[in-house]
Amino acid sequence: MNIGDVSARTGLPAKTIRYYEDINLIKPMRDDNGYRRFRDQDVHKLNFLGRARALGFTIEDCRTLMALYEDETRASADVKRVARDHLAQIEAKIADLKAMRDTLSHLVDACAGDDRPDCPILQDLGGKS
Amino acid sequence: MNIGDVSARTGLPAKTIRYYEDINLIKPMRDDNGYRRFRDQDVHKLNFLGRARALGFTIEDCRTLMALYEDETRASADVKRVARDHLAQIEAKIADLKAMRDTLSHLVDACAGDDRPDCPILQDLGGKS
DNA sequence: CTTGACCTTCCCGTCACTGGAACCCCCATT
DNA sequence: AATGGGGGTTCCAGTGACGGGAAGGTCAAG
Repeated sequence: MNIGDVSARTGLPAKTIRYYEDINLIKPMRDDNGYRRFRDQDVHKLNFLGRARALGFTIEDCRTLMALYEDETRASADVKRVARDHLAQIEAKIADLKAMRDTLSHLVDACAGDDRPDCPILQDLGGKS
Repeated sequence: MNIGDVSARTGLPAKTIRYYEDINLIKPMRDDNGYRRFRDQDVHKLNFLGRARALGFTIEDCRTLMALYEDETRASADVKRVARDHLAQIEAKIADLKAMRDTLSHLVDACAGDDRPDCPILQDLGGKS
């Protein structure tokens, strides 16, 4: 399979697939003409990577998870730790965003949104005292 | 005031303050020795920027909001639109993260986390069929 | 006079790609 | 045989919002 087919199958842009090869996440073969030739195992890896990225794992996490995936002697505790740490980051991020949202939605609600200049949003940003 | 004092007062790193000058968000004076000299109005702007950034506004949004802040003839509707759009982005981001969190927390709960290799997290990432 | 804290500019690195240029390859049509 | 178009390739630059660190100038204190 050429990169275009793989892109269609995995949903990953060709650019992304080349990038993943660049950083040694995958190692596709090469045809005589220099084209990348992907085997089923490469496609499988790319699907794995796509799903892990969709769950927000960093590339380095993906590298770790892939290594564990391919290591038959892994301990599930190692996988769980990576996932739990990432989950904690996501929870923290959600909390940050919720705090922003709460403040912002109060301000937006308080703003008349007409053609007059008075604006509680700017008052708040300006120090509101 | 020199940059160090301003950094202490605003809580912004000196690097960030220099960066904001670089991209023309602030225009501090210069002393004869080349040091930046900050007036109260600069500090006020930096506090404004710090608060806007803390609410997650992009630098370009901050530039827009600053311009509106300084425009006495602004319409609050313009401010409100910027804030409402940003709020929508935050809501979207929260929704994305919640979806990740839900999937991930299920997987983490399902994983034994012991020294055996069986792991529902990797099964899911690998296509789980 | 020297030390050390502060300031300056400049350049590279972050993260995970994306866009674009310049070029090669293969198949089909004229 | 030439041409056109749709693949593919590499390499370089840019994204956002800074942070790290080098190399060097400035200033007050001891």
